[in-house]
Amino acid sequence: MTKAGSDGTLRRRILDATRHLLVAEGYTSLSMRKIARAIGCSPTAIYLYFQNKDALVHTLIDEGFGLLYEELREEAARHDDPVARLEALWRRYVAFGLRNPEYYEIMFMLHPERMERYPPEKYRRARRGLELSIQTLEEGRRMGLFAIEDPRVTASAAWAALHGAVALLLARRLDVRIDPEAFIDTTIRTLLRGVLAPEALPQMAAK
Amino acid sequence: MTKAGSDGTLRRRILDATRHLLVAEGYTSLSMRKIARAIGCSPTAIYLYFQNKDALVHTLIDEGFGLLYEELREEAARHDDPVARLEALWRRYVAFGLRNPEYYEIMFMLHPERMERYPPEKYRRARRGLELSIQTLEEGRRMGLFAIEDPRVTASAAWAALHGAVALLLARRLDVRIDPEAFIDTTIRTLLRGVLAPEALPQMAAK
DNA sequence: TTGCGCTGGTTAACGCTGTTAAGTTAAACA
DNA sequence: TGTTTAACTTAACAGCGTTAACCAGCGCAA
Repeated sequence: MTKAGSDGTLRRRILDATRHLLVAEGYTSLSMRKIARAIGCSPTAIYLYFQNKDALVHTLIDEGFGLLYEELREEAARHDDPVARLEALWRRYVAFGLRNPEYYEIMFMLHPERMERYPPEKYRRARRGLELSIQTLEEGRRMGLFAIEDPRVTASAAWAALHGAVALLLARRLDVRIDPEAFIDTTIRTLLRGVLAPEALPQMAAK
Repeated sequence: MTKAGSDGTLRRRILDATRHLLVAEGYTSLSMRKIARAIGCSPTAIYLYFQNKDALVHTLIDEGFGLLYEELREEAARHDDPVARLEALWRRYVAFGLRNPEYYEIMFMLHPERMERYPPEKYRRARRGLELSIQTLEEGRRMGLFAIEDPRVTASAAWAALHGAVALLLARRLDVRIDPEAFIDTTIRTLLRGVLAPEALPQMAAK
């Protein structure tokens, strides 16, 4: 008999069940016992495929980074103009976060002490998304479109800003009087104005 | 015999011990039993003064918001020029977060589902800090210094951006090749350029 | 055909968690 | 002196991540 009772390897079923539980009940209520119950195996069976709970979640984090990178890469390929590409990347990042709150939470919102266990080597993979922004900023700067110093620093600052916006929205801590769409728009337009060269600025304001 | 064995009410000693444990070991490892052990009482004694663990933490969150607001209010009073005041408020916010990571974590980084239990009425108090930014933006806009639409939305967007920066730094997820100071500086200068009116812009770049 | 070893699980247990119910001690007061 | 009450403790429940020990069934060599 092959691995796992019903369909697919038990490993795959564990990952699927974990993702579903994450969507349904959030990270804090995720437990090994619940996962096991959901797929009808004993809690300890999970340890045959994952070293511990962290390793299991890290595997899902990897999946999440893969999805995000694919979206960003596809978006980047669609725009030649660095300014348009940068804005598109930023909007896509926010959209991804809001569309995949469960992935986003484990990818970016886990507490520091937990995240330290995430292998640094995997961070490099996670940073590929940022590279797209860095390259775009670099390219635009050479064309005189952006007034920035270090593209890497600017890209990180912008990414952090977007993360703040997504985190605020996901936590539902935005003032109820504020329209989320207007909030996202203001965030992105402010950042864009912040990096655009003065001579490239009026063109954007006209939009 | 009065409340609490040694000095101060037991309630006060619980709060102090919790804050110290938070500093020393972080939120995730905080437990009622540890708090009790630290002050030499039984775990259940805490429930005489706080409804549950959440209520205990919420009390500390309140303390944190009080501290933050005091710092921001003092900072705001020091600057007449709206542009200088805005920048000072933003820098002070980041500095507070980095100087009080344990407060910051429970104030702004707890998971959504936990934060929902935080009474909405207390959020209003927490928002007082944001009001300082809103007023400054409003005032500066009347003087033609800021090119913004809704001060409330812009203030929220900027705050979210700063939160993203602080969260990134506290989680130590910033690329090691990037100097934290440069990162903060870029974040704040980008935001400032993003809200400044074009005619007020060169004045800043000269700084 | 018998018996060994491996694969893929299981059950039982440890020490931890937040929280509740019931019990206890000592002071305050009629 | 007897009773009430405030302040706290002990014992327990259910759930948590994780480990150690065990066991069923299969492939395969003797």
